[in-house]
Amino acid sequence: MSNRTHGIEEYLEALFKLERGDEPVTVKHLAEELGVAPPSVSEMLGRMRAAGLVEAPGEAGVKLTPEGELEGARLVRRHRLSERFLVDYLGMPWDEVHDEACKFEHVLSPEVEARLAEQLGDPRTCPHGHAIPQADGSLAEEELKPLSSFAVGESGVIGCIAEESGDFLRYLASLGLLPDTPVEVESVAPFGGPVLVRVAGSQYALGREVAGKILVRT
Amino acid sequence: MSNRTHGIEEYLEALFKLERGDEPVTVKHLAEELGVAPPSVSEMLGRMRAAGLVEAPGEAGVKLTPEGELEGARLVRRHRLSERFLVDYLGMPWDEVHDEACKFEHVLSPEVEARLAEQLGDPRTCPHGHAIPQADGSLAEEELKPLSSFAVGESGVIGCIAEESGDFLRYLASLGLLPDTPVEVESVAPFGGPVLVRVAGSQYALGREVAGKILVRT
DNA sequence: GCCGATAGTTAGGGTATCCTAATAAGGAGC
DNA sequence: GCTCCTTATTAGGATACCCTAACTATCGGC
Repeated sequence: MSNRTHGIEEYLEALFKLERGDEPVTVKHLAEELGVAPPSVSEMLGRMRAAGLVEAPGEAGVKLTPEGELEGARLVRRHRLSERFLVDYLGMPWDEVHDEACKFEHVLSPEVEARLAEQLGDPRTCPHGHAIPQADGSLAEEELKPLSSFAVGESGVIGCIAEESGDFLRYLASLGLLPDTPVEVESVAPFGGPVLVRVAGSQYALGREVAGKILVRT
Repeated sequence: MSNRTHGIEEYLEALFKLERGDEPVTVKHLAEELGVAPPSVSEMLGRMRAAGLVEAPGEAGVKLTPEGELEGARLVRRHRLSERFLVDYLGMPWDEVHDEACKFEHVLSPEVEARLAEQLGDPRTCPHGHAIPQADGSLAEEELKPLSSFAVGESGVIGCIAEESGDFLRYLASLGLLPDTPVEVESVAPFGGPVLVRVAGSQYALGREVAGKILVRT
């Protein structure tokens, strides 16, 4: 009965990630995340409800069942392990691995997943700093604040980058804004203007959009 | 226009392998190899002809175009590299890797393929002894004879195993009949009876079927 | 020179996924 | 309280696969 098609897996993963955001998950969000039209999402959610992966429609937006939750976590785990593999073993640049890992996550059997994790030394995070769920689906949530919310003088260490686009990641890397790097906000322009940050002795002005994607540990 | 669906890739790979056999490739062979019904094959071949991957129907059975040939070779390359990776890096047993690799071959981008090959030291063969096509699609053909065709007293070194079933591979491994192992035929029973072989000091009786799947370098 | 076996194709359906266009249902502003 | 905007769903259709059943065509044997 385990009908996990490729399509269903993509929805499971997207749902798992969106549910960890602040807002309730809507059909529209999902459609955008997956790059499909809203009716396609409605239809698929119907199938997933029938399969016991998504809760019956209620108040708080679309929600995975515990079973769906576990499968979503496993998919995210496989995705992030794959990213680590691509960077650590194959030496690929961190800005190229997301799309590759999107394909890998669907073909790793539990056995391969386990061996890969072991071989990589059971990494805790992906190359972009996101925590890797454990094999049992549990995910260590960390307290992170977007750099855009920092006051002048506040500082911290970059935790993760909440954006996958290669261009964006290359830009950050060119400024040295990588996970585990200390940053300090030196000034904040008013009216949504740029944020001035100090990184490894250099100073850069970042747009609010950009700063919002940089999540920092304080 | 590069519409290489998952389905098309499976057909390309199967065709590439069947074309290297002795007989002209028929719709029926393909259907058996892929585990689908003959009409499904006819239909797909129509699509592949439209895409310029398969030659227009002619005398000598189904044939790939040069383009299809190249893509088939690349797929086989990715499959066999994946097998090597699963055995060499992840330490999986050789009898389990075929099915896993069937999934991997569809998700390796040219870049990942290249890095993987390099990281593995550009292996020449898969764990079952089959040659790995080069990145340009060329494949070093080796002169191999099935063990079943050997006369009494003839000997050689196992080249490859022409069968992927886990049970079969486990059986061979239990006898030490692995690629690069020297073997000698000590007697051949008449009327399709067993073949007596000597391997590393031990003697085993193999059915003709089994011996036919063991291809030997002389 | 016809007859049955075999191989291939046509016809007619089914499922999973996608789409666009049209409709329904909810809430925000006047 | 009505209107409009947003969101979700329904309706209708497309595509890439798969299937079974029925038909055609070819080829060896007598």
